[in-house]
Amino acid sequence: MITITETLEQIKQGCHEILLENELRAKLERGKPLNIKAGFDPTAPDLHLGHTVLLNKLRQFQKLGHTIFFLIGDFTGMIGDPTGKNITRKPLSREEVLDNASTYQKQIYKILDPELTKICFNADWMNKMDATGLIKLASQHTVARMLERDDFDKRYKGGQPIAIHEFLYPLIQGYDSVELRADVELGGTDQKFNLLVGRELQKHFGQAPQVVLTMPILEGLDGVQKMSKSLGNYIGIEDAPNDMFGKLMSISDWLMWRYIDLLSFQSPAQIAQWKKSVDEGANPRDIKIKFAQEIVERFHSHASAMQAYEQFLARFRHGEMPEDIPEVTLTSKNGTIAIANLLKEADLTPSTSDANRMIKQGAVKIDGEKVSDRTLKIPAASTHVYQVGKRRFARVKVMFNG
RNA sequence: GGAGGGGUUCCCGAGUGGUCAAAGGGGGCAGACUGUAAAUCUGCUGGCUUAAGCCUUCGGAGGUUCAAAUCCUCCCCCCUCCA
Repeated sequence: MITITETLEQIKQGCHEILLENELRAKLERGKPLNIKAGFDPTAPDLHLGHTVLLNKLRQFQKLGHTIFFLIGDFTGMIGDPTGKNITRKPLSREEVLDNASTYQKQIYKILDPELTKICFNADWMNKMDATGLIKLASQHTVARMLERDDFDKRYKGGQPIAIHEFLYPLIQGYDSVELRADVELGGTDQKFNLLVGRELQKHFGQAPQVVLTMPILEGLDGVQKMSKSLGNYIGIEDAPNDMFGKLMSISDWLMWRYIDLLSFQSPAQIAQWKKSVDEGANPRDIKIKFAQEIVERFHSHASAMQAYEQFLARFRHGEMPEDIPEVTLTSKNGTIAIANLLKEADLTPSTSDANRMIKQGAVKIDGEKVSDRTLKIPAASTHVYQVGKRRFARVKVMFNG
């Protein structure tokens, strides 16, 4: 039997902040399962590694015997959380929200235990709240307090628009905690304000305030902005093994440590050992490979992690072609097709202008032979492997068809 | 309700009649190099066209002009201050 102190240490591992730690201790000392809440915005149904930082912490709570309330903010999704945005978001339609939410559910069980997870939707209670209820809720908070929130403050001072309804988002999120009688709410560090509103509202409703636990935000592949689908800098947990491996290998040597700290299940001692070995001259690439394999294995299998590694070696160290080249069949009316048009038709470049640029830069190869003539015409009844850059391939068959 | 400022290419942001497909930066892509799709350096970055040229783009719709992102009219949206 582990002690409360040990449990607390486990929980603290990897957290950014716990408010308030002694309240959490007191709750744990009651010895009963706690209601752990985490809210998810249904606008991004493809879960990525950034989400898993939080999900892993939820999993840890499950292992400690607590109940997870996985709240899908389908009602708040129609508002669009302004956090981290400097512009007003477009509201989602009811259909989009529900559609996204169901996609979400399918993915979380890769990490969470379905038995110990309660999925809920805040539309369940928010749709029942009438205008009077909403006004009462709104009266619990002041404009000045709202403007304390960092992004509201920035937008307000920076002359950016803030729509009134955006103020409702933190209020409703906070009210969700009241409905769920949450003991603890988890969120990214950017959620701190919203999580604290939950505490205030719970007090107003005569409940003990929830403990706020914030997790660090994982940067995306660029290493600067947070990982998000809309920025395209993400690694989805449903990405194919090769993609996942390749994307992990593409992060910078510096960013790699951040990813390892937040995502790896290796012991802190092991990670420290890795850092030491790199400081002593080891190639960070080799650590990156180990880490990439760990992650691919977690979401796929040991076999596919090994395979992804081998393919990566073959392709980028030895310059070989990938195994699974997409096949494309094109037709030509006059018996030939210009190279630029072929590349565009085969989806290797977005436009013929771009295709011409690629040729000029020496990025285009046919069966491994560099193409330098932009006026080249490909005859019908031929099949070749076309390549643009190091990563885009297609086996294109040109058919004659008058 | 009144006064002023502003909406530019993927993003930020210059540009006040032609030299503007539109500076600069970011991002992205490519090439070289390498230790990897790291780092670094260089180039490219609206579309169509077998590169002469053509077409579309500067909130929207009209107009002036040989010529408009730049001038005029109306409209939409945002911000600030006053009430």
